[in-house]
Amino acid sequence: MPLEKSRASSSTKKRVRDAEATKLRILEAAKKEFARNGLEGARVDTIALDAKANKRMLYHYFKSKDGLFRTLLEREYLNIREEETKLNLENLPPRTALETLVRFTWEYYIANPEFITLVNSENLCQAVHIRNSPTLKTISQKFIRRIQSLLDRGVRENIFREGIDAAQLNITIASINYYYFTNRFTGSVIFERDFTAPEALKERIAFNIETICRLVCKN
Amino acid sequence: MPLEKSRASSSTKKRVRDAEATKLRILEAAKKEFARNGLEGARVDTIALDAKANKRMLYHYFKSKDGLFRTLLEREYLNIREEETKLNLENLPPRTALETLVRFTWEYYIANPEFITLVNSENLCQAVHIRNSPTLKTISQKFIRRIQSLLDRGVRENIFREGIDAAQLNITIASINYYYFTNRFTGSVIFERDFTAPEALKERIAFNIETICRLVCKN
DNA sequence: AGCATAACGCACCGTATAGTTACTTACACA
DNA sequence: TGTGTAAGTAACTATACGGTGCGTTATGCT
Repeated sequence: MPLEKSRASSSTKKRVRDAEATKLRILEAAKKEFARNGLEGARVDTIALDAKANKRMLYHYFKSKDGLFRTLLEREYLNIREEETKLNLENLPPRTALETLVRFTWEYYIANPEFITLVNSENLCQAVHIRNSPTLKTISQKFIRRIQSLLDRGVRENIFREGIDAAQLNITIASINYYYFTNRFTGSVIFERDFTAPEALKERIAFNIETICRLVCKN
Repeated sequence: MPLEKSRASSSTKKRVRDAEATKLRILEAAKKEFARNGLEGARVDTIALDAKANKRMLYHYFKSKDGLFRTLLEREYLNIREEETKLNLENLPPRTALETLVRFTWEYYIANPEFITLVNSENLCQAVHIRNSPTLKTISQKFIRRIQSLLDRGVRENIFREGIDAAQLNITIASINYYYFTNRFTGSVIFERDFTAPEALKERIAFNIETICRLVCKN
């Protein structure tokens, strides 16, 4: 036996053909690697290895490193919006809905730390990958409309201030949560505190909810 | 004349030796290149070429690509803090001082777009370059103390709410300004508007000032 | 003028990297 | 059961990259 033929000889390893599973493993590995090292810093060999897939498969399914990144990023955007719709904001009292949205954003970033880094990478290259994605545009429009109708409802019930723009509010909610995580390393140096300590996290989310409520609510 | 000896033969080109000038040219070129392509994406050859310096000089003055990045980043942090002290916040009425600080942050990011991208790169690599910088720690402490004393003064004059943490406030001011710029490319896709249009800029800075004033001021 | 030193430049190196070529193997369906 | 097609693999390539060895030249000082 001069050359081991991977599957053939050895033991229990029943490698089955499963295109979808392989694609998924590659995407998961890509998420880790792109998030850790950025678009330029990520290595396709590392992704293939970590996915227990061959590099050729990566190119077969995703055409190129950028193609892989594009697919991944679109998936991630779909995922966050899908999770957000599950909140059922339209069935909550306006103020509760607003707080729920802020807290969701915060917790999503904690549970999906890769998301932030992927978005940063996409902005470094001026959004070339998603710029012409109709899917992304569609889900984004729906998202903004949901927030706008929440704002309208709050105004009707005399709880929210008038004239607040849904886009501006969204940008602000994202920013105060996003920035804290993406800049936690330089932040920890500048502010001499551990940004990820449980106490620090509790304090920050409370501060953020207060910021948004003071911005949006009457009184 | 078989081989042109750079200076010797040709015309007006009086290349003088000036270490400081060369260092500065390299740093300026590095700022552009690192900001455009990130730490991994930046090419030392490009930097040397753009600086009209030899790559050998780059390594002579800064030891390595990372050494160059470290020096550059520390300079940039020093610069923003230096500019900020010129605002003389301590001589302004509290509310004016607060607004001035928010507007300064905004305008600094507009005038120095590279700063944001450099900081993003530093966070991608978990702040390895500045983690142990005593200079940065010193200027940061002074900075936070300035903001804390502004908050204290505002409370004494019964204009600001009590109990606001200077660090949290700083993070929030930075975030609502920083995020808008760093995410302007994906933002333009998602919100279907040009983030850098003059009208959009005006609207955003007004929104940000309102956000901070509502957070900090009484009423 | 003579000289030590710092500024500068060319040409090169080893390696890591995205992407490819040419092949083998499993599986759905006739 | 035979076969076309898609899934999977290993070995390879061209090149671009960070970094360096070594020699040259300007400048300030005596």
